[in-house]
Amino acid sequence: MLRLSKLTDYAVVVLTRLEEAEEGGVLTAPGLAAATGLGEPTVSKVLKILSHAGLVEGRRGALGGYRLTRPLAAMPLTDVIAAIDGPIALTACVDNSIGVCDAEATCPVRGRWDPVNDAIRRALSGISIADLAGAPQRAALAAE
Amino acid sequence: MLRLSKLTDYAVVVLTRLEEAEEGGVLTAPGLAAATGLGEPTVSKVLKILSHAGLVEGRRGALGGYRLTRPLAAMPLTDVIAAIDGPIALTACVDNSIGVCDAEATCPVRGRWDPVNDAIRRALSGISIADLAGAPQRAALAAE
DNA sequence: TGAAAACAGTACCTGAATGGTCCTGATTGC
DNA sequence: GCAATCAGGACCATTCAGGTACTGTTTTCA
Repeated sequence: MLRLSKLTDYAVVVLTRLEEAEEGGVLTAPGLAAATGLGEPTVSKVLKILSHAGLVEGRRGALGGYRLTRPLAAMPLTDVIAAIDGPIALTACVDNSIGVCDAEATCPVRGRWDPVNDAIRRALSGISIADLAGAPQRAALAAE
Repeated sequence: MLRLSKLTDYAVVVLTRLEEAEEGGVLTAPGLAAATGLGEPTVSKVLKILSHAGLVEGRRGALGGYRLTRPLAAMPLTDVIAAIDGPIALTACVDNSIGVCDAEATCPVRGRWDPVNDAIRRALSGISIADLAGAPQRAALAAE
């Protein structure tokens, strides 16, 4: 099913909420949890990961919270996926994983998933988070 | 990590072996297992799935075995992925899964993964199994 | 100066899905 | 009639993602 982790989905939701309330202020993790309907610990986890990746900025203290480091339009989807799910690769058979596959010697497609991974990366790099959240009504937007 | 199931990987391997030995004859599941280095039950499972999807043809009986229904060059990767992993969709938030998400009411990206899924499908539909197995030495083939 | 608020980091537990195996039945050829 | 092979389904174990909790650090305010 080519599944993407739920955390990535949550990340997009949270980022969208952050963008909406981005009027110079910050939003707290509990506040974002309430706004999105997600669990507070989960939202906190997502925000921590995004903060680590530099997509959001966390400010500690009593008046702390999170805010975006860039507008969503300048935030490609690949950045979020890479932050949550790690490097974008369809299978474990990528360049840096030698010895994992037990059929390595006889496998005829060793390293051949690279063009697929590249195609996926290229397809995703053209989509920003703003494209996902921007216009729920404008149905046909990513078809060129 | 955008993981694809191992079965799909195995399927590509098995299909490649089938193509190699496709000189009018058929290959048995144990034979393919020996040729690929994979376990016999696993290979058999993959072949059954592929047969169900119409990508290979199984012939019962003493001289039975499997053979390709189409050349690998005419077999898009999406067909294999769809056969093994089901419909190609990145997340559970697709059109036919209403009610699964508990934050449905407040989720700002509901249904917005569609352009992403479409981009993925388009990227994968241009790649055939032959492209994966065809030329392990010709490194730059999918980069235009 | 102390308390409260909020992020930062880590560890742990649970549940589901994948991966792999096995068994039984149906079909075909010798 | 027997052997070989696919077909179909059920079953179990392992792994990993999802979710939670706890503790520490930093900042603000009374």
